[in-house]
Amino acid sequence: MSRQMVRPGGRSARVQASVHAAVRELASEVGRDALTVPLVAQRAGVTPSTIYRRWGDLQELLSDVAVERLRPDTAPGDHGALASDLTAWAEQFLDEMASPGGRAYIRDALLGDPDGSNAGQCSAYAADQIDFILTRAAERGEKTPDVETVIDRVVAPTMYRILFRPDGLDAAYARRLVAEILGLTGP
Amino acid sequence: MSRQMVRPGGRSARVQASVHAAVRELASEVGRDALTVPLVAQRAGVTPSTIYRRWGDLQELLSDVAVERLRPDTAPGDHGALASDLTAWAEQFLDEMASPGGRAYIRDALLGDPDGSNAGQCSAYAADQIDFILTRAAERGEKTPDVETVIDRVVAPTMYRILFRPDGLDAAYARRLVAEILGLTGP
DNA sequence: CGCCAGACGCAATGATTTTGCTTTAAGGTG
DNA sequence: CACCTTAAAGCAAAATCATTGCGTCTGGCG
Repeated sequence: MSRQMVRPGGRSARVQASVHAAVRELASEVGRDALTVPLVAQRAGVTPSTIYRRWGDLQELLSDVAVERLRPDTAPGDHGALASDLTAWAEQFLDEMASPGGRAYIRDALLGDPDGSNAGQCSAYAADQIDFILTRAAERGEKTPDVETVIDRVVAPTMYRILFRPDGLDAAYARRLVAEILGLTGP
Repeated sequence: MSRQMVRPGGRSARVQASVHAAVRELASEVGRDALTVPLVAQRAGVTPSTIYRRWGDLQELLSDVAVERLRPDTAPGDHGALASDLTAWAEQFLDEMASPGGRAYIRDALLGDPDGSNAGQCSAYAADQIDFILTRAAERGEKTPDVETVIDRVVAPTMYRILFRPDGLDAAYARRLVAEILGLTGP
């Protein structure tokens, strides 16, 4: 489980915010690979032992930060039809996740995550977005696949290729995945 | 790139074998999380600096060992028909990969792998196995999907769920994925 | 056989991680 | 509102780990 359930508003929350901010700042200043716990601690105005005690090690801290950054900040756009909604979402998803930064976040999220809860959280984000799109389509009266199917047929192939075969990924691939799944469910 | 291209038979090869063996032994004795470079070095009869110089850090070493262990050691079995060959392979794949040990290896392989070549290697192993099955089926005269399709529709969903949603995975899931893809390609 | 290049061992150095103890601050209680 | 309890943070010492320069050895090649 993530270390998110700290008392909100207290000193713990300030420390967490400060440490997270320090990670993000330093990652963009000196590069993700140059991060160390003492470095982050110094920037955050905190002692290293605080970080070690709260997060265990650098990987778990990075995993925490990564999950936070992988949380979608906007609801999927409304293009009037399931096909265009899902296509647009899949293209954006691929685009964000396949970028160097996105891939680093995914790896970090998977990495310092002994019990898999951070990874589960990432998956839940995607599932929520898809559910939102599908529910909206259903309210329009469109026939829709279910969330699990979209995850298996769109999200999973995308993530698999990002992680295991980073070459030759483009928006056309995402479009093709969506077209194939809708072709099955459609008319 | 993996450190496999050492001169075979020389001292380098002995060191590599010894270090790999030490990692496997210690992983099962003290647990994967308790591994440290000095510990491995001691068991392997090697100085830590040797490991640091050859592998860089513990993660890259673990990644190396993981890829080696993820290499299939046997060709996919012949059950006389594409459907049964692919189903059996998918069930075994899921079974091996979803086990606690398998998941740890996958994560290690993804982890210490700055350029993605180890992960690519893992994917290539699966692709080879699938290609073998499909080619055999084609020689029997069966109509087959192509390798990329099987990866997208069987391997990717399996791996995605292993990494991101480890719950509720069983052989039936693998069978369903295979049934769905063959239903599409078949009569 | 002797040379060369690469790989290893050794040891010193510097950085990180861990740990015991103390101090602080948040939240609850009388 | 003052007090008490407890979780979390600070501090500092000790242990462990990572890095690096240099000398030695192994194995391959002319």
